[in-house]
Amino acid sequence: MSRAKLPRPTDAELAILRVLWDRGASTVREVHETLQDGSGYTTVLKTMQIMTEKGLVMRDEAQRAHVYSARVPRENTQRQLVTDLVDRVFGGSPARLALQALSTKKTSPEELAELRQLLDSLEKESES
Amino acid sequence: MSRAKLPRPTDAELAILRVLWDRGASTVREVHETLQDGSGYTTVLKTMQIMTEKGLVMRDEAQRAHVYSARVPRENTQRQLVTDLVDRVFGGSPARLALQALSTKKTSPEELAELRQLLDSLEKESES
DNA sequence: CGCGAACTACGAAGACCTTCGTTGACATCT
DNA sequence: AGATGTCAACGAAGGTCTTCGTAGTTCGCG
Repeated sequence: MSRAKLPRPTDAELAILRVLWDRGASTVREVHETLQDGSGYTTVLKTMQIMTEKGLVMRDEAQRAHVYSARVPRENTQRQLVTDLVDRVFGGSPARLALQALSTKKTSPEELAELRQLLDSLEKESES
Repeated sequence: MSRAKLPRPTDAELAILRVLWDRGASTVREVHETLQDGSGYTTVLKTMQIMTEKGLVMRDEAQRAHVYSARVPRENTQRQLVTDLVDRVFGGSPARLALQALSTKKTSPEELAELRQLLDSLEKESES
C-alpha cells in the first residue's frame, strides 16, 4: 500500500492547492481569505477535509486551527494534468499542445529563451 | 437558442467529439463502435443527445439513424482547454505549460522543427 | 463562571455526470 | 401478418462535486 494513485484534482481542489503551493502551509481561514471567490468558509473547510481523505493535502492538528499543506508537489500535478490533456485532446503529442499553448498568448523573451534552450537539448538528444 | 458560451466538455463528451472530429459526421452506432470502451449503446446515445442540447454537436434527423457532427471545431476546443489549464494551473503562462509538456515525452524532429519555427516568429514579433 | 468568537465535524441538499433498462416506433424478412 | 432487429426517447439510479446550515468544542475575556 505504499501509494494509491492520486485522483485528478477537481477545480475547487486545484484552486486550494494553488494557494497552498504559493503560501505554503496554511490554515483554512488563510486559504479562504486568499481565495477571493464567493465561497463560504465551511465550503473551503469541507473541501480541504475531503482533500485530506484523498491524500491531496496533509493536516497538522497540533494547533486548534489545523494547518494544511499540499502533499502533492506542484510539478507533479502539472505533469499529471498535462499528460492527461495530451492524451485526451492532442492524440498523445505534447508538441501539439505546446504549439497550441504558444499560439494563444504572448510570451516573454525570457520564456522564449528558456524554450529555445529546451528545444536545443531535445534536438541534441534525438541526434544521439 | 445557441448558447453564448460553450461549456467545457466532460471526459465522455470529449471522447465522442474526438470520434466525430476524426470520422466526420457519424451515427450513434458508428461512434459507439469506434469507441472501444465498455460503454453501452444507450449510454453513448444519451450522451450525444445531451451534447446536442448543450450545442456541442448537431444532429441531422433526415434518416432514421440520426447523423451527428461536431459543432465545435477541434482547434477551438483545444484552445479552450489549453487556456483553461494555463489559467488554472500555470499561473497564466502558456510558456510554462509548453515547457512542462515538452519535458514529459519525446518529440519527433519534425515537431521540434515546427516549434523552432514558431519560436522564431514569436521572437521576431516581440522585437518589433 | 458565562459569553462570544473561532474552529471542526457532520449531514444534507442540489447540480451534474455516467450508466443502463425499458418502451415504443419503424423497418425488414419470411 | 408476424417475428426479429434497429433505433430514439425517456426516466431513474448511483456516483461525484460543491455548497452551506447547524451543532458541538475550545479559547479568551470580562
